[in-house]
Amino acid sequence: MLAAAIDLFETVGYPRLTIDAIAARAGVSKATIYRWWPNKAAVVMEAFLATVEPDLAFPDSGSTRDDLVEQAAALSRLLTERRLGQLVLALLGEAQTDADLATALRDGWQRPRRDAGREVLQRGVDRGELRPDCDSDLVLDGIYGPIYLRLLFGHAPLDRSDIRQFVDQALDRVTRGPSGDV
Amino acid sequence: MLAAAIDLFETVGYPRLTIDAIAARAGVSKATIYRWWPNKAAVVMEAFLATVEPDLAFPDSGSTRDDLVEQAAALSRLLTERRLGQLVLALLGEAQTDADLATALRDGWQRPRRDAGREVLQRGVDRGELRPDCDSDLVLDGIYGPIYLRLLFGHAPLDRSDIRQFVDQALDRVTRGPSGDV
Amino acid sequence: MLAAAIDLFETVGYPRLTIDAIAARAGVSKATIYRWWPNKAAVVMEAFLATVEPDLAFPDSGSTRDDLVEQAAALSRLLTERRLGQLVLALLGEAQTDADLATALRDGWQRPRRDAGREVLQRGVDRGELRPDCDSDLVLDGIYGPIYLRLLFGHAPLDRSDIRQFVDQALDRVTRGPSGDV
Amino acid sequence: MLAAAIDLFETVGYPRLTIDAIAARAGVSKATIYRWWPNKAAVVMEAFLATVEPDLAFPDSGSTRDDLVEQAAALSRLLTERRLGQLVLALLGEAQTDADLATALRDGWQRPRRDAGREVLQRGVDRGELRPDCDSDLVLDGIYGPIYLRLLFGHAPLDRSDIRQFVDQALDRVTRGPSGDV
DNA sequence: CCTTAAACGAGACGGTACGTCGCGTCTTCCT
DNA sequence: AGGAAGACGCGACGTACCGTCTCGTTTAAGG
Repeated sequence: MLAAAIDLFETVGYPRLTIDAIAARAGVSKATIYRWWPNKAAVVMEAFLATVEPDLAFPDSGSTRDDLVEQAAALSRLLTERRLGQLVLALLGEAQTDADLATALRDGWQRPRRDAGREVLQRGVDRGELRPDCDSDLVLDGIYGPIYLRLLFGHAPLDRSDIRQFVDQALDRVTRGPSGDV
Repeated sequence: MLAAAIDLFETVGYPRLTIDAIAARAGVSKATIYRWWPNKAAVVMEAFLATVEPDLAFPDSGSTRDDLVEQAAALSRLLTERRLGQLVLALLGEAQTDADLATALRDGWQRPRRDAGREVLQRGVDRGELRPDCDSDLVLDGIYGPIYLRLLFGHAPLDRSDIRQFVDQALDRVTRGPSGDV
Repeated sequence: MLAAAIDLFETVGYPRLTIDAIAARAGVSKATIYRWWPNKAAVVMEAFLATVEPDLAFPDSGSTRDDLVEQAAALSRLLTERRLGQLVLALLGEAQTDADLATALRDGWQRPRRDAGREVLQRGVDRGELRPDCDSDLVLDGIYGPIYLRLLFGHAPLDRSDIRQFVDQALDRVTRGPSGDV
Repeated sequence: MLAAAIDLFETVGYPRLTIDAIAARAGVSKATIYRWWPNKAAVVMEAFLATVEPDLAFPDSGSTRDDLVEQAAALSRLLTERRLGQLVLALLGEAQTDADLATALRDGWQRPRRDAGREVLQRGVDRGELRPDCDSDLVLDGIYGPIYLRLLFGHAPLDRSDIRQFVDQALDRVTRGPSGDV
């Protein structure tokens, strides 16, 4: 059922994805889908999370900066590949008028990634790379915000070097100078 | 007609906004709407731009940072107030699968704002506040990215002080130190 | 179970009567119902017969005509009261395309009444009130036909005096004249 | 559209007749059907009347009895042939719980036939064949009632000679004897 | 008394049809 | 000529019941 949803999404895209089609492909009745999810977005949300969650491990290379770059690059790869970015965006769109979906998106998609990011930052602080007063929300929004923005509007390309620059920009003010920050 | 679209959008929200309703409220036939726009998104897009464009003047306070904060705050106000943020987001969602709309959104909505931002940055360079090699896309994405991100996901509040911090974060590396940069 | 069927029928009427509802109200599982009856009509049929059968005794007043009037009046009362007429009709409708139901309806509902009618007529013949060649089907259809017709189409009222006239009409040609018939 | 309804009815019968199928066969959208009729019964009703109405002319043979027999035989032929009887019955069934349909059935189907019957009776009175106080409802119900009854319950065959007997039975008491009635 | 099998309650399921909604097209009629 | 009015084909929606099908769980008879 979730598999059918993902398959179809990848075939026809979100707006042309119908519950009838999911039901048909999953060999399931429409009523059964409605028994478990309130609407298309919820099905797709769950299917999406089930597909995506495995990819969540992040490296601990010793360098906070490198770890963040790696994580951000993985995210951008995910959002670009297999049209999944389109899906997140579509869900993001519906989430503006569907509070349940918004919650699901925050809890299921954003929070795990954000927690991983926070961990990386904490390690940086522990290692002395970052200042202890570093505001993780500020830093993470400073990294992911620009990434989402470019993918959403498509006004500029987004490659690894861009990501590196966003990370640098966000880390700059919270990094202890090489000679220490006293 | 555009007025009807905006009115209705503000009444019922984007997903429950129908072309029939726009036609009825505008005292116009549906066919007439289709004569001028290819679909709902395009109508709403134009209506949205017509509503929003006037608010585009930005101050020249003498301080690049202050100008950028002002501009970003104005944007966030716009996106929050009058449910227009929801509208941009809905359009952003549709734009992922509608290339024409994506173009319209970039050209009509994003570019003017971005050009204004670039101007502000250029003034900063001219005034010697900013380094001449400052990459305006990097800076502007560093400011607006986090703002959109917070509004889209709603994972954290967004007030003026947050905006100020985003601006500082983005400007930090391109600012000539008060004592000069040499 | 039959009680539940009748109750529900009287509450919501035949077309909105569902097997789920019968099951729920009877505190019984749907499967159990299907174990015993092939479909809704069969359940209702049986429930209906169980409700109705007791009312089958007929008087033997000495006058064939009076007995027939009594019987016909009892029938029309039954069909009018408690919406049971509606039920017979609904079953009659389904019976047109459901041979089993048609048989059940004939055997369970019509035949007993008809046999009682035939008995009354036979008594009349025995008593010398009616001609011996009297065709009971002709007479009984002549009495009950008009009654059903009026109830089905509702094109005219049906009170006791109408019934008396139908009986007279049907009996007229088979009655031995008061002065004898030879 | 009506043609499609009739065709399908004759192919699959009333209970398996769906609005989707009518729409498909008529090359018409379901919504269009619902724009014009509130439900399946109403469509079929109108289709039925359109099919049936032409057959309404009745002979004026000079003999009231013969005219009535002819008329009744035509009715019984109609109800037997082409499964239309089944249809009338199905509609009759639904009419028990659908007041609009009941009205349509009375006005569209029963009344014209009844009026024709009344005319025949009136001619009989005018000609002196029938007593002037003859109650047409009584007579007509006495003829058609038994016919419907036999077709509905199917408890006995119905051929021309039965019909003749029903007519005789109903006419008997209102006929002026051959030698006059005084 | 215990076993064991039938009958049961609960209720999910595949399916069919329902009646509704909105889209974008098209025709008609009026101005 | 141009537009308001609105019917239409289309296709998806979400709902309601259908009749079938597991599942445990009674429950009553037979060993």
